[in-house]
Amino acid sequence: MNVSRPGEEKRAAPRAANIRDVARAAGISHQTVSRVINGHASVRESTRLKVLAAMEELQFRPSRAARMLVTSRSGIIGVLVSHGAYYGPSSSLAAIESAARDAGYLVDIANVTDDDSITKALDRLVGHAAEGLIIQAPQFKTLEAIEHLSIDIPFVTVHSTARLEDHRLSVDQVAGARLATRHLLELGHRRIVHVTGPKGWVETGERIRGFRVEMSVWGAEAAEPLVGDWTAESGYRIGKELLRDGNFTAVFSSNDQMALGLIHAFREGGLDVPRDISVVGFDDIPEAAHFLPPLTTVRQDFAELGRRCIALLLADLRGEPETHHRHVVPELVVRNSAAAPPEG
Amino acid sequence: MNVSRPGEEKRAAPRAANIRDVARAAGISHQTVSRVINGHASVRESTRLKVLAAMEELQFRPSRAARMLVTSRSGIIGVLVSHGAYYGPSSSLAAIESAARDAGYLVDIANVTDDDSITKALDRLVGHAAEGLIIQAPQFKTLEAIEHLSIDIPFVTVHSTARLEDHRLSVDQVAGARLATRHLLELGHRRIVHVTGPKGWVETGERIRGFRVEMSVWGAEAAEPLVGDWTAESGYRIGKELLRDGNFTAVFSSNDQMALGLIHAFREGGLDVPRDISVVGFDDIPEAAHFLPPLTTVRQDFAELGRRCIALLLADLRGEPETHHRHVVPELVVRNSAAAPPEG
DNA sequence: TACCCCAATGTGACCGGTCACATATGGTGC
DNA sequence: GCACCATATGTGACCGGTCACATTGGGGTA
Repeated sequence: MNVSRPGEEKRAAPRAANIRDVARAAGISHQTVSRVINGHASVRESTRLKVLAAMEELQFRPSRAARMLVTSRSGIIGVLVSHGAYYGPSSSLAAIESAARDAGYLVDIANVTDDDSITKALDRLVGHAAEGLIIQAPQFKTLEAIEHLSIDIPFVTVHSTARLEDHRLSVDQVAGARLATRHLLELGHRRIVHVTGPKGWVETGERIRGFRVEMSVWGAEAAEPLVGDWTAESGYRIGKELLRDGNFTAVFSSNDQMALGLIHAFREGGLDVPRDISVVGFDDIPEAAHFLPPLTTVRQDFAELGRRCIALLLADLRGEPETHHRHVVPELVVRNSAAAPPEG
Repeated sequence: MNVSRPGEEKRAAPRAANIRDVARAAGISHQTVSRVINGHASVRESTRLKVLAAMEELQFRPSRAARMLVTSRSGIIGVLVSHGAYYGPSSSLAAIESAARDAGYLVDIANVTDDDSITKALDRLVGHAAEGLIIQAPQFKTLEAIEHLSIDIPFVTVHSTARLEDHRLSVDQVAGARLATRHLLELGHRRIVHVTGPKGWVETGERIRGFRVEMSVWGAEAAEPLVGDWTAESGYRIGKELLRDGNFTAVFSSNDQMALGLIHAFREGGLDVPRDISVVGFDDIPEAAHFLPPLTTVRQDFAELGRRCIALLLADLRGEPETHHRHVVPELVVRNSAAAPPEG
């Protein structure tokens, strides 16, 4: 309880200095102090120095709240993230945070866990008066939620999809998936299994598409993909199933973690990777180079993606014409988990 | 450029409704609206409903800025994170974010990359008027920066260290390291190498201490630890060196990623894990169960740690007595990367 | 010298909430 | 019937910046 006893010294929290205090100390008007803060041109150098000295003296810190109130700009960029603990999203997030901060913005993160919380999370971001939004929750549900919300806030989504054309920015997932698939095809594989992420994810769909397109270009038959949930555990489970009734020589996994689980299962089943089965992953997490065997995979530059998100959003906020590239191109990293298929 | 052409329709941004607008619509005073917003008791139910209806009607959203200004409370909790892309920190972060949000706070994250930016990052958090701070950058430099700053803001650090006693919360790193070491000792190993994280990190020191204590309890000699940088790559490099001139039967690695690199190096050198060399990791990242072999490691509950951080900080902010446990206890997870040492 | 203009600075209102305090209303005890 | 009090509501100041506009002084030009 916060009841102050009668007679107790009223420790009047020594109210932090405001611009009028600074003005008084510098012997000029509060408006000129404001001009100094904002780097306005028409302030005499001598005046500026006086003000700066006064600010230092009084330990002046401008109040974000007051500025926000009058300018009705919050200086906040909201970021909607799902699965923030994963390598990819959190890498992008770090880059976003850093770039936004350099531009003077504060990053407000809303983690989406279960599907129902998307609207709630968006609502909170809007409630915090975010000036712009970055949507990094690549499920279709999220996209729908955005469309329904009919926000009038600028936003950027990290997706590749036909919808929301104006706002998107993406790694070209289709191209990445084709790269991985082509690598296996070039090695001589024809019976290739694709292990995907969960149904609702944008990447899942894009990578399936890339896989199918490349397979058909080579005249190979693309079997129905197997659905995982991005975790190594799900890769392991699927690997076990494949051992039981699979007819294939290679697997293209939609991320590196599942690839790890797959390899685990194959080894346990007495099969060698890449001698008996080839595996290609996606993402190139830092650990991938040290899997056994080191994983051939597709690298996505998550940090670059994050930086471009902010660049695009800031351009929008400032009303600048945007000259930014909207596609980050993934790249095949060849290591030792894929080889020519066994004879016969 | 934002020059509006003369004669252009001045699209007077239809200023969002404020409490006075709501008051007018509901036929009462603005103060009563404020009371409704804050759930004040003495508002007649019928009045409350009228106000609620008016708020709905006008799509009223209270202005954070205005409230902040007058209450001089920002509703912001600052989090200082280093290496936010790693599994541990980002897991904690997600938990922190979620818990803080539930309590109505906004989480402001400052990523620390290079060492010099610590003060700058702290400064920015303070500049954003954060009410409380969570320090999740477990290097000694950070601790020093905090001490020097002599902040008057409540804060919690995720460290185990003798300093800053009042503010800390931690996983008991010493206990965890002892668990790992004891496991190897019980299997019969005596020549155990400890691979640590970089020098400046709090965890590094604590785990070295745990390692040494347990070794000495068993009368085994603890060699000088080898220093990595948390990455699988550094583990791999150290593994190569160990192969050249090591005299040991087991390795206790200060995290799972380095353990992965070590195993990679050992395998490449023709040694089997765990037959020839045993390896124990630390953290239990989700992938650890699918390493080859599945990694025996020490689990830290990062999410729990994050939640407790917020609980502790909020208690402090509210001036409540804190009844929270300050230690999260780690746990040994036995898998297949450690076995009895080879004969001889 | 009169005039204008621009650079440099000052004045007061305003943003949208909350706070302290004032006021109206109805119920209770004597 | 009156003092008293709790409940319900209203009034105006205030937080700390920025905005639009007013004011001052000095240099250049006719």
